[in-house]
Amino acid sequence: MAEKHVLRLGELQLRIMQVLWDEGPATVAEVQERLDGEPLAYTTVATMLRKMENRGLVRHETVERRFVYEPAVSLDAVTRSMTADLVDRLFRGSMADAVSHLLESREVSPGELARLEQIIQQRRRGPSSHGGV
Amino acid sequence: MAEKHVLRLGELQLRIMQVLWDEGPATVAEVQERLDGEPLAYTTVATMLRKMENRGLVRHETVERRFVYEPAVSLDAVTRSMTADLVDRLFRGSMADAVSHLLESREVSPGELARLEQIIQQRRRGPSSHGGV
DNA sequence: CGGGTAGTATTACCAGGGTAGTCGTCGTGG
DNA sequence: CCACGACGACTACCCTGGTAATACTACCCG
Repeated sequence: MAEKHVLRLGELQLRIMQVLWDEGPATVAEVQERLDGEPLAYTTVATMLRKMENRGLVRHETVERRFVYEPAVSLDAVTRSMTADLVDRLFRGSMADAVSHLLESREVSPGELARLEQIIQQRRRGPSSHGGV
Repeated sequence: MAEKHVLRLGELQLRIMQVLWDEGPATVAEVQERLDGEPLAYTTVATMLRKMENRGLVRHETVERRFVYEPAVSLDAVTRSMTADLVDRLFRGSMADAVSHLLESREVSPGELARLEQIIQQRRRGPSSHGGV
């Protein structure tokens, strides 16, 4: 395995993945109705899911004639991949640059700032506490 | 102004923008040779630049029969737009989530951690020091 | 048994990124 | 003066995301 190419999901694809991650396996109809925003045609969702299955993002099994889709990639993997990609592409890999830009360009509540400090403290103390996949 | 749609640049587009941001106005040939990685055909770069001009990402002026391109959008605008987009899409707008994920998923040097703390301290003290657009 | 219905498969189309060949043009060197 | 080379314009493809209509199929109900 070890897909070297970045998991770069489109808008709709990500929204669909989020439905599946949040709410577990779902049929096409369920995904369709759980998508917020402008309702999409049933076939649109079905087509997208099939395309996503080809790319290995989801998989399905048939239950009583219906396809029940579930994620084939984890939220974490996608999140990692997409953020890493952005940091690489935009900040040439510099996490610090990325974070500082983030802090500069958006309002951050004091509560969030405190939380971030806490996270950093943690990192400083136990830098090796993340097990690989 | 006020392009409401996100500035979402493709791979090559971003690399081209980076050349222009880093090294200033350049002709097609210059952009081509300053792009790192697999060399691209001259016409590929030229075509891309023309497409980018249509999208308003760059502009050109003719100097001695050659097109000299320069950025029409700032590094900052693009960076903001792309990061904001990612934070919205992936972390539902939660900066803290984004940053903490970043910290968890990548190695960060102690130096960078220190720098981040510093940035956070700054934010805490002077929270209102960014002029809006 | 036949038809409606629910669900999938097929097909189509558009936009945009990416890649590049070919064509036209213009200025310059021999 | 003319051919060649540099350079932009035009055109053409391919791929993927997104959107959806249409075609097919199998089940269930009357």
